[in-house]
Amino acid sequence: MGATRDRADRADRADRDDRDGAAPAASRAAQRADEGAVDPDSPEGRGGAAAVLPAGPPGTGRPGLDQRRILGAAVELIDQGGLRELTMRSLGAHLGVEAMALYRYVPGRESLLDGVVEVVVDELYGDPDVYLEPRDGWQDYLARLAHGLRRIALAHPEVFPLVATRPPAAPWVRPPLRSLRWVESFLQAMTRSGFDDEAAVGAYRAFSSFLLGHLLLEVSQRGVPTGPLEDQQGPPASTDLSAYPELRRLRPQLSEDASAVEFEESLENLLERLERLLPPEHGR
Amino acid sequence: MGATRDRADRADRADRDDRDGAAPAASRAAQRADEGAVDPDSPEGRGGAAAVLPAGPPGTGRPGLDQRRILGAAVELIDQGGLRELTMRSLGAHLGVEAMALYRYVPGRESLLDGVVEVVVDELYGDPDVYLEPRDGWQDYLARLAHGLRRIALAHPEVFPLVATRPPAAPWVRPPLRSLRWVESFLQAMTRSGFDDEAAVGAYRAFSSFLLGHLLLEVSQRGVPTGPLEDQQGPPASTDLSAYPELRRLRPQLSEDASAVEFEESLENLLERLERLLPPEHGR
DNA sequence: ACCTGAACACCGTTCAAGT
DNA sequence: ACCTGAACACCGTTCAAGT
Repeated sequence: MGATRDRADRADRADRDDRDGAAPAASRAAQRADEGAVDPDSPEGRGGAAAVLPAGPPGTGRPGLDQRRILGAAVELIDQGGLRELTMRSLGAHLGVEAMALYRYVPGRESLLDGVVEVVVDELYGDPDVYLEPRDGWQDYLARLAHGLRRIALAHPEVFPLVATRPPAAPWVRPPLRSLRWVESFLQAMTRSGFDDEAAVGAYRAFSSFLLGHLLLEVSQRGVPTGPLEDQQGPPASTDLSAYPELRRLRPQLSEDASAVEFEESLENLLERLERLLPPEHGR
Repeated sequence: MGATRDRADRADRADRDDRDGAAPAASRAAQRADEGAVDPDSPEGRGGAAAVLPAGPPGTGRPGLDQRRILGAAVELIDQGGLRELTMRSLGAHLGVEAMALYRYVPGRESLLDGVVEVVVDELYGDPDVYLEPRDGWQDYLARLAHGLRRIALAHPEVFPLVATRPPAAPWVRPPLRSLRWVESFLQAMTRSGFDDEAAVGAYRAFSSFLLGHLLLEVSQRGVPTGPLEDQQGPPASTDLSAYPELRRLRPQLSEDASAVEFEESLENLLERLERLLPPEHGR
């Protein structure tokens, strides 16, 4: 059970990230993209933003417009002000350009949002804790993947609903993984570990559903009125719970943010459940 | 284990609903609302659309504008054409009125969407399979709740992303339940069954996360290109999977829609997991 | 090759005016 | 009391024109 200890370590790291503001996380992401951490020469370039968006002209120095720069700015704007603030015009202004200039690099707002989702999910490639071949067994690999996606969700809480709800391009790329390469990597890890086809696919589905539910819930919990220490004037000013005795009684527990430990526990439970799908000779 | 049989029966029913078009489901929902199935005189009227939206004038016969009629029409429009099609102007036109007339009954588009979410989730009150007091134990109750929500999600696939992602009003109403009354009912069922406070709250969180993940995934799977039997011209025309051998090999399994049985299995697993939270004297 | 001005169709929303 | 016309500010998007 050495893998369990590792998972706990990574949980700690995720918790530290919890208290990051969105801004530093965003700039860290932008930095990664600038460093080319997105691994440009991977299988056919598919999986990069170029898969969704047409190619756009090659990079022309720094201040020149650029598809990567546009998508990065879009992520920044959403991180700061939510999806509502992201407008073709505001995005142009943010880049020192008129809105119409963007249409040279992006077919329209919808594709822009697809690109935003792709860029954010692709941050997984830049996560050194995730982006290495499955070594210490599938459980360790899945746990690293899950924590990586959780860090992304917490770093971009305003983007994650997009990651969760944009209609997937095909039935075999499900949110929140949403990447052919990661799905391939996931399936390889499972089949190589002894899962048969059906079990591998089932594991992929269970994993996706677990992450989607947990992360969306966690992200939606942030930004709710009774947050840290906002306007504390008069009585809690919250809704009248007099008709709901159980709710009123359990309100403190319900308001607690237990998402971090719950994530660990549910993940652990999922991994145990998946282990039971292994044919007997592969038990660890 | 008698409850397991009941759950399987309800699963059959959900499967029948699976193949409904969106339109009949929508009209069935509207019918329910017209019949006043939303239970008007419940604790303080809270939980009804009036909780989110200001009261609006009392009902004035049929063709007169009305908050309930507006929300129902909005749900219909989203069911038919997706969120994009729902516009204050199109909604007005659908009701035979100019857009500006709506502002007498609805503060704005955002509140309208809140009301849409509320109306759809409140269909649970009209589901005779769900809306009865916990009788046959908490497992049966939770299973009925889960299946009821699944039916709602499948009946309104275009609305469900809203149910999943609209920021909740308080930390103790989580998607997809989103209703003080149902949360109260949930917590009562659990504590009365012997769960202590912490376990009841944990169960509520696990239940929410499970439903959110599963239903959102299932709903997003619908409306994906490789659906039933759309334009079948030339080769599958799908993305080039040559660089992803495992994906290509498992594509048939990945495209299968196993959501119904997976829902049952995961639900079963969740219930078993929750049972372990019971103090020993309450084991069934 | 790259960006912009001007324009179009369409939004949400306000408010004085109609009946 | 209830609805509408007209208007405003702001969208996404197109395209001919500028440099």
